[in-house]
Amino acid sequence: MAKTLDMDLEERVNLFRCAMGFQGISDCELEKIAHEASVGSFEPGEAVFFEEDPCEAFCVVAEGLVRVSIGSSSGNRMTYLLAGRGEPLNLVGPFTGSPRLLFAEAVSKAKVVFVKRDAFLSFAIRNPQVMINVISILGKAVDSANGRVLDMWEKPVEARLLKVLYTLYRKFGVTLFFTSRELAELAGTTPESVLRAIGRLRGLGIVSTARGKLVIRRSNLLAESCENTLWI
Amino acid sequence: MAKTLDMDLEERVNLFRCAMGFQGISDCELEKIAHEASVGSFEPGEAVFFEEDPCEAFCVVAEGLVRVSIGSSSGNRMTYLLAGRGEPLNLVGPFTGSPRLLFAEAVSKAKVVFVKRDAFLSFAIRNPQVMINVISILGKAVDSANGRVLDMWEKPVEARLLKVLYTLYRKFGVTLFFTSRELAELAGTTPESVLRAIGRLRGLGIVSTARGKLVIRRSNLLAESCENTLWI
DNA sequence: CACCCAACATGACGTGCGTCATTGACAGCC
DNA sequence: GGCTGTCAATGACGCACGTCATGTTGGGTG
Repeated sequence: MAKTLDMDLEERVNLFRCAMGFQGISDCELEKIAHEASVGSFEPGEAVFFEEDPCEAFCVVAEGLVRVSIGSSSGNRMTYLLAGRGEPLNLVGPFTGSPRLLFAEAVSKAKVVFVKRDAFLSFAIRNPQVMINVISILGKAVDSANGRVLDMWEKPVEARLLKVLYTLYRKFGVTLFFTSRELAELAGTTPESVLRAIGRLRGLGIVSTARGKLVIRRSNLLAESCENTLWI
Repeated sequence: MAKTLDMDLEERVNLFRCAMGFQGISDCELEKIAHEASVGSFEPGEAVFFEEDPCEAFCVVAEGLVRVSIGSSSGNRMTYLLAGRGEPLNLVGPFTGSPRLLFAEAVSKAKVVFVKRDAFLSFAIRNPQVMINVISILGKAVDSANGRVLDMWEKPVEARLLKVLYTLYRKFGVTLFFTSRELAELAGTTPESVLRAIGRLRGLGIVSTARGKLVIRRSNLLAESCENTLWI
């Protein structure tokens, strides 16, 4: 971690109030957990945690964007989660303590809030609603992952890319700052195939591109071609 | 459901005692939940619940085998879970109540134990350990699904099939009663490709086959070619 | 027994896309 | 300014595998 820095208690409470998984928790409890939290700052490309790391703290993104990915033995990486403000990086680890095969790194300059495992655990047990929320979120993650398996099975690259673009559009708006490599790691394909597909979409006037940047021109066409979005 | 039938309270307690997700629960609590449970019997091919069904009860398999699968709009089905005795069919539904895109059907003659949603929910809130267990199981399910996405991405059909066979071997032993179609729905491919791959494995003396049946001859070779198993 | 359907088995064909290679453009850096 | 590394873009090639088609076998049913 680059450096530990201060963050107003008030500000931390605000973060937890809007954080995913903390709906329905009383202000009093939010303050307690915010009191236990510490904050870290990360430069682009810097790792927040590594695969095989035992989980020692619950992590929520306060600022910036953090990418959580899973790698294979043959060197491919698949992006599992793009976490922005209020999104937790590890929902399971704090409960089990055991490592997951996930790797988290800052995409942009990011601030991450940490709550030590035992503090988070006793907070969760005091507030069963937190655990119910976590279970609900994990359910969505399982469904999304199963959907991705089906997509890899039967959908051609272009359809998978459309779904990725539609998902990113819903999350970040019309201007997307992703390289072909990053899109490939979301769609489960190669940068070349992404570029070819984007070339076709550009020909149809659906997107326009620049170095490291992609602008959605016809979001309605994306929506039509996707029955659902990914959960990332 | 074919018919509701009786099951000894003692027997139900025994089921819950060894059921996945119920580790660390006191006998007293196990008895309470067993008291609330009812039992259904299902013929091979009969549905336990449908996709889009709102979840009304927590379900555990008591006897037989139940297949949980997810289907795509183009008609493909992927097997998500093969649940035997003590394995729950729906871990998320009882907490959220909302439907998941899952379909459950008996493979062999099966008995399934049901606990109504509200009874299960209050049981879980009384016993936070249950929720922690559920979160831990869901974590494994997410990891497994992510691993399957990676496998679909970069592994050829034969490697995926080997992983399926190894997983089934670990769960059911050397003699497997599955058709090529069922294996295809586990490996994410077509029955033809499964048959071709099995043909090669038979040539190598790794498996031998008969109609609807497959025997693992060299399980050590399977183990060597797989670094991990699926979670199904 | 005859009949039928499901599963097994195998060949032929076409193609999507992964791999490799080349070129050009833009950004950062000394 | 020139150098270097990363990304975009596109062509050529090959193969894994999905699709279709055909024939065989085994099990269940009346």
